[in-house]
Amino acid sequence: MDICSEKCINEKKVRQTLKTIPKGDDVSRMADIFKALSDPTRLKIVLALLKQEHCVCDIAVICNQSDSAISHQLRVLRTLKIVKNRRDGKIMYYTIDDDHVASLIFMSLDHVRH
Amino acid sequence: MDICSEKCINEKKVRQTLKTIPKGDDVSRMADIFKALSDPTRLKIVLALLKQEHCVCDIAVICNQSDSAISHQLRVLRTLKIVKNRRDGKIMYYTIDDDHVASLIFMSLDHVRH
DNA sequence: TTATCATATGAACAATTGCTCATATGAAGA
DNA sequence: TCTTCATATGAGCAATTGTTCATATGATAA
Repeated sequence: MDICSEKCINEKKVRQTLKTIPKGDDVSRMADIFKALSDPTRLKIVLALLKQEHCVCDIAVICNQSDSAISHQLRVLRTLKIVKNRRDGKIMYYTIDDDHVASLIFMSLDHVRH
Repeated sequence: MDICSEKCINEKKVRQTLKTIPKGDDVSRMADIFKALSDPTRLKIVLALLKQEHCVCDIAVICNQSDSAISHQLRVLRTLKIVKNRRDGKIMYYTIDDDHVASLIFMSLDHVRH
């Protein structure tokens, strides 16, 4: 952790702070969850599934998007283990698969509403 | 709320869920906070400032990025009122300006660590 | 089997993003 | 004043993103 001190840098504070920051791998996984919720369509999908289970075409109506667009986004959320699915004949039902997501969403709602 | 029922759509469930989803404006502002934290560099900046106040070039060292890159990202965070700054001579000190951000971050850390 | 329906997937594309580089600004010191 | 330093900003760009469209898959029914 070799810090050049020819510049204006406060070495001590930098070192203190570096000690408290999670490892790069953790940081990027934290960023991934936030990224999952950073798109309005994906956020709406998660908001809908927090209410109840839905099939792909219901979600498409709720989000006012094509079935294909929703299917692509559901794959993103599935990969991140934020949602899971079960098949019932031709229909795929999706539900939330992550307990922390609800807390994140309620907190951000709180933020938006001051 | 005119829902076409020629398709496989479960109208009742769709209507129920639509009632619970925040208005479009709120959804997009929620998405904006998540987007702010969805980039590893910005997330590291916020993590650093949660520990203590820092100047731009200290943050650059902490994030292992150029001063310019950090300055650009700080502007994004400033615009979203996530951070604020104070000038001390030539040096700009940045701090967190949003109480909810800490909760969001701790929750996502919790998520990452199961 | 064949047809149809619900969903998934790949290619293509425009739009957005995060960085670099060059330059501008604003403060302190000579 | 002029120079230097810390930061800010605009242009340019490669990389990424979210969608559409066409096609594939997998299940049901005829």
